[in-house]
Amino acid sequence: MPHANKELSLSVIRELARTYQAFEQLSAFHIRQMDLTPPQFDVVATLGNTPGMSCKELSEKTLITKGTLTGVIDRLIDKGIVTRCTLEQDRRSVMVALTAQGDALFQQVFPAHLAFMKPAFDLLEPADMTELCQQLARLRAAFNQVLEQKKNETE
Amino acid sequence: MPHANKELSLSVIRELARTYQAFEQLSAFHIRQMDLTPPQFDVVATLGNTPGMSCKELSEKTLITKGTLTGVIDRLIDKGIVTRCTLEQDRRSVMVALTAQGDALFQQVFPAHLAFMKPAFDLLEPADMTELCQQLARLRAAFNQVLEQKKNETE
DNA sequence: GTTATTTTGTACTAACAAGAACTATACTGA
DNA sequence: TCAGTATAGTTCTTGTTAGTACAAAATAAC
Repeated sequence: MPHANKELSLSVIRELARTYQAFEQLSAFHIRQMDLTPPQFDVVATLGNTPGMSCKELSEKTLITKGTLTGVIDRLIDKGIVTRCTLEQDRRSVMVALTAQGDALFQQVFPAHLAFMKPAFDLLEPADMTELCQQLARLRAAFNQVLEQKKNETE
Repeated sequence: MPHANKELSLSVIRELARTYQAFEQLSAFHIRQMDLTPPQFDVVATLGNTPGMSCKELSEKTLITKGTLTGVIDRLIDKGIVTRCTLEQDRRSVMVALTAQGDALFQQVFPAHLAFMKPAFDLLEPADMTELCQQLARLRAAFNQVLEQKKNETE
């Protein structure tokens, strides 16, 4: 097992945070121009080209906690972008889906957002991006592994 | 200039977001046990071992916007961890610094947090971490460059 | 030397975030 | 069957976030 260098660990944390924030800033800049918030865009993008899904499923895909999701969906309903309908087979569940207007919005804003972000990725080599994905996946696995372990210790 | 692959770009975004969230979860899990919130910890860690600094400087180092910082500092003052005092030479500025109690807290929680996170980094090779930092820096530079460009186009 | 501009921080709003408590529904095992 | 448990969503609280508008102070311009 490698011996972790304190400075190096801090560098990784710093770079990860700053890079993520830079992405958020760039992404949010465009999303706001489309009169959506980042979580709202996330929901619309996740529901796009699907018949709809439960809050639970939506929460897992968007990483938005269920409590927050209630409010985000409320606001999207106010805008006429999504609908809620209860399922017959399990009346605890709620099916959330895009309205016709929401689908039209998705067809417009999703490609637009990809096109907006594209210039940033054009600055990078595909091989580097593949490498980066693998490194990030490893780091994420390490975080998740330690989190599980710590949670179990606490119980 | 390389030709960006749509799928690859989406993978990078997804990995970046998920890895950052995994880090946040692990980090926040410990920070909450110490009766702080992540931004509050960030401020305490930044002020530690310094004579204090202005809100502006603190904002730049923590990446917390100045509007948010006002509230975070208010709550830290309520807890007796930091103080605000106006500078004589520039009365627009406010100097924020740790109190004696705040410094004691810093001396305790900062090493504790590093120790808490260490096992995750022990799972990685130092060479990989160095590589990752470089890749992230490149990606961040690309995001920032495009953001500046888009902002100028909008004006 | 007064006016114009910039800088620094705060006040306010709408939205998001995590967690805990709560309601309603569904499942499970004796 | 029915008590106990688990699951799905909502509600509530506290705190963070970005953005805008604002007040006070400092700097620049003339």
